[in-house]
Amino acid sequence: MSTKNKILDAADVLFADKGFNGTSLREITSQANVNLAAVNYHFGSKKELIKSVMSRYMDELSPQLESALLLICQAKRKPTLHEVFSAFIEPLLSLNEFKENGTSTFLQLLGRGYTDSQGFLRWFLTTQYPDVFTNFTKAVKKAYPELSTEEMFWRLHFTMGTIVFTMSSSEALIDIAQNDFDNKLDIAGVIERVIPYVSAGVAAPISPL
Amino acid sequence: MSTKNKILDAADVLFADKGFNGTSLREITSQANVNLAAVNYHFGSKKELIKSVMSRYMDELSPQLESALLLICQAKRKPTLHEVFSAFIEPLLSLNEFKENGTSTFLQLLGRGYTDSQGFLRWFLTTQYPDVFTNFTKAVKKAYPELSTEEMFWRLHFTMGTIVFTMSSSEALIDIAQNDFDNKLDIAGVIERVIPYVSAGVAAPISPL
DNA sequence: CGCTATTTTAAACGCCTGTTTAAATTCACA
DNA sequence: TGTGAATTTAAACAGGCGTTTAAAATAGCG
Repeated sequence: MSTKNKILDAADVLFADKGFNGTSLREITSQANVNLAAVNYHFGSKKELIKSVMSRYMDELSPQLESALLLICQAKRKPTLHEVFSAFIEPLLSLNEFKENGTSTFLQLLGRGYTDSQGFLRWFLTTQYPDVFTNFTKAVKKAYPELSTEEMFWRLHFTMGTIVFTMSSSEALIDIAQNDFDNKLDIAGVIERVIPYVSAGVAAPISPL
Repeated sequence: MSTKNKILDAADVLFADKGFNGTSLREITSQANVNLAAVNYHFGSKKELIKSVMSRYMDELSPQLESALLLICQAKRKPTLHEVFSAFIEPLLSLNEFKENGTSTFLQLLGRGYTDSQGFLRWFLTTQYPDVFTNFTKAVKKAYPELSTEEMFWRLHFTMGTIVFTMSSSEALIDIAQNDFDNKLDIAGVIERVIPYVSAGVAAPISPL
């Protein structure tokens, strides 16, 4: 395997586990059995390495999400919110073929990106992959047209928070759940449980304020 | 004002803004106009300072939450989930009297604690303030007794994610919302909007799986 | 093979981190 | 006012950080 990919794989796992700021290049390179300077040689800087780690996922995910959401938008029938959110399941789980535990790692990274690094990753994603957001918004609007744009803005961000936050600590939560309920559960199981939740949240009746 | 409090106030703001790992003791002490060594003199270590910052909020909040939730648990009438979640509003907003923008700072810190520092803060809160969790669980169970303990476990963590994540980026979100919809909104407004969302999420019908 | 370009390597750079030290200062109380 | 304790201070500590450098090793190709 190439040095570049060895670095990406090691960084991927470590970033997800300890955050971007919390992971040093020395940890990454020693985990990857690679010289320290290799990161700067192949990627230029730590910041560019972070972007590369995220891009590897987004380039795989983005077209799949786009086609799944477009299918909903172009259908004649009015979709349910449950269907809209379910459109994410298959593309997300497909990351596991592309890399072991790819789904959870990606969602963990997403969570890191929101809290670490003061929002530079949010900027990176919304500017580099804007279609995902616009298609998703369209699909939700089709499923729940009575929702005002502003109300939808908030509810989608609530949803983003639910997903990202849950997944970024999914490992710990699954551990707790397994101890307390000895119920075998994996990342797909968590997704199965979170979708009814966010669907109901977005579908909540409009409060009169 | 005492050196100890000057440090706590400065740390409070900086931790919320840049995270625990992202804030150095030198930033804190220079912001507080205090000698660098004062942190280790008064608190012992950075980790203990973090605990002190959180305790200051929790000691104020915990008894208020306890009595509000107990009121619901001991009432004869079955509460709605909306009422259960609303029990948090007043105690949280009361933090603003105790400190300017205390509500948002506290929730930001909570969000930081979940993602920074690999869960040591979660351990600290659940062991030091367990009553909040148990009372909350009881109240929810009273409002929605059909929900299994396991299902509730997950939905409460989803809710925690929604709240914490939203609030930890509430400043940025309020900015965006104000630009896009020129609708004046503050932290209380965000809370008003998130409660119907999480209520509906927790109240979602139990999926057959 | 020999040469060029690519990649790897060890070492050092300057800077920042949390913590500790010991001296200087301030404070409280007899 | 004098004395001992509490606090503040400047300085240094050891160690980690991302990045850079220049030499060494490797690879691809005429």
